[in-house]
Amino acid sequence: MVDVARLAGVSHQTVSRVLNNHPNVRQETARRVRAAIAELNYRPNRAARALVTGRSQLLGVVALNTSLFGPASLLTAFEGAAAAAGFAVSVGNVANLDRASISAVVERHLGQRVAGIVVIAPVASAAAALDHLTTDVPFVTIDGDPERNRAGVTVNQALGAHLATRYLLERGHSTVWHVTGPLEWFDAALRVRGWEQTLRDAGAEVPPVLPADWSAASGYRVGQTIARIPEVTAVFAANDHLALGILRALHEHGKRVPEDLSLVGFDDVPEAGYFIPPLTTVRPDFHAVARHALELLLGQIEAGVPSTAQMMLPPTLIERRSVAAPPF
Amino acid sequence: MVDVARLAGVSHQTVSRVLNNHPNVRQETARRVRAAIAELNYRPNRAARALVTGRSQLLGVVALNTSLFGPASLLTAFEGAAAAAGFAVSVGNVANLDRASISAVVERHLGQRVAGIVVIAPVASAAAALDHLTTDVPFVTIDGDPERNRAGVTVNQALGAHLATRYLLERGHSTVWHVTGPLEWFDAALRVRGWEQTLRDAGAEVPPVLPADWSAASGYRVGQTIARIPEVTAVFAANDHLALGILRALHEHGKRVPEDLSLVGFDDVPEAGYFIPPLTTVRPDFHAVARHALELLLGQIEAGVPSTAQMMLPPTLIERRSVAAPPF
DNA sequence: GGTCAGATTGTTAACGTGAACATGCGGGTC
DNA sequence: GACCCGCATGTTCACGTTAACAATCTGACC
Repeated sequence: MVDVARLAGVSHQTVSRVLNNHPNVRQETARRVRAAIAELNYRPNRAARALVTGRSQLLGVVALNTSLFGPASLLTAFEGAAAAAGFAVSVGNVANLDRASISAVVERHLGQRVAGIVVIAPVASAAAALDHLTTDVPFVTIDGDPERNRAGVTVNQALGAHLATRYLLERGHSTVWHVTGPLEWFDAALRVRGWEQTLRDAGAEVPPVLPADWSAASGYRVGQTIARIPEVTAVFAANDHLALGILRALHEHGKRVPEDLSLVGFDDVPEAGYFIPPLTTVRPDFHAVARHALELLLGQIEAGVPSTAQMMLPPTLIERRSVAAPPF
Repeated sequence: MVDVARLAGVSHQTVSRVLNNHPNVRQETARRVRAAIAELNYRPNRAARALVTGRSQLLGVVALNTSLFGPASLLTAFEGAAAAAGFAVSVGNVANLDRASISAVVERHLGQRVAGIVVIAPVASAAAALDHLTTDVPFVTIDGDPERNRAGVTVNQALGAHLATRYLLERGHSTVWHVTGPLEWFDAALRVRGWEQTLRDAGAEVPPVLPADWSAASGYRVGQTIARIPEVTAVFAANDHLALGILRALHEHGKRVPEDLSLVGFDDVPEAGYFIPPLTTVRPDFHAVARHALELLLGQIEAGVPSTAQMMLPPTLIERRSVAAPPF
């Protein structure tokens, strides 16, 4: 910076002012400074800036499994939004659900002096880890605990489940079975709740839930059970990969979708339209979630006070060909 | 740090020494310092450390589309390895292939004073953008241009394509058709090369390539063409999502896999085993790639000199049920 | 006991930046 | 003409850490 100042014939402080768009710099001076910056290929040192201002242009993300479709999409969308706002994003992936590993990642971010933290770890243990965090760094959760009074953006999971379930009931199915994700995930638990509530409101019988994890493999296992229960005519799977596994199990058992059995998924992965048959599913707006999460976070950073603003985004039902009226 | 020093009754420098595991600190002193650190909940300021040492504990990643399966897996694996080595990872996602946006992301990382950069952007324009980079920051490419003499780790794409093609030929198919990814991706181009070479070596006819992007949607489109060409008995798709789209198109046209037509994919996405039928595919070892990329990068950082070490990792063929002998 | 090597600790300076305050200059007001 | 105000710029300092060097202490050896 001093070199730039010398070349432009000004003091380093004037260079700093130009860089930060201070109002009181003569246009001609600013031009000279900019020319010097370009000539020397100078780049301000963020570390020094962070040191003196006490705030970095770095945002930390804590995510549970960034190779899953949902977290990966959220992460990508968030990074894009943050970059547009001039922030870099540091990721911290967690393999396990336990509080210790989540705390460790948060600590790492804190050490980097991030300006704010987003937690994409929709499980109770993550929420608990955050409770025990004594820090003044702003943070926001994505798909966090809706019961906790904390700033966050969530997809309205219950609404999504409601949409799927109602859609199936309206097609004439007497009830809808549900294959769940891991229930320690809020996503999974809330989908169960929305599904169950919709059935009750409609006066339909509530069949036992069929537990699984998020994988196609577990969907396949559960699908083999489903294929053996004659009364099942409609299934709502907690995500699209589960639905894929179910689809194959049914196929192997000679059950046709949608003729013998209707199926709805959740997430709308890019491939869902190319399953056999194309999958009717519920689409959350990951981009909107990420964008709002960033806004909430930047709001807290600028205001300097924690907020408890909550935002809940409605997903939409995507109709394809995996649903029909029940067989006789 | 000064507070910690006061509480422990030492100078701030001794605290620094304890933090950096300097050898010459009395055990008793170190214990007192650590106690003080714990009591005050002190966390060293990375920005200050980066400022004085000139090197951060931050690694930058430039990736092309982190919501695609390959890049997302690579990113996650890399982050895990980096975290284990005490490095944080800052992601920079690029939407477009043009040099300007890639340079912009690299510049962002440089501004953050990253200690090194990994580029997961397996396209020519990314490689070109890096050529024009005048910087002394170490960097490593993943799946970069194999012709450029630059430090990097790649999957042996040609070998993977060879494995898939040979496997099909050995089953008795007279030739193998190939659905490609976007050819500006090295991955795609190299798979084409490996496929073509294998056919030539076997004296088989080389059919025209069927171009697509990486998506199931484009696989579906190409699949509709394939279904109309009677002579096709074996297809090698450049990735699993393409294969999924092809599978559905064939299904709609009443072509059975593998009875009428055999299909092999690439990537081994977690769902590939649950396609209808389960997909035979080629699996790259993303974890190994990421681990080696990190090693290469840390090697350069420690040595202080750029390296041009190249590493190429062999993928493996995963046999499932989408391949059979050709029909009569 | 004196000397020296090595271990342990302390002191000072520097990293590059922005904040706070100081300076100088031009122009308007009384 | 004296005064004041606002703009443009410069000077000095502090941020929290590590490096370099200085100081002190310990113990072994002659």
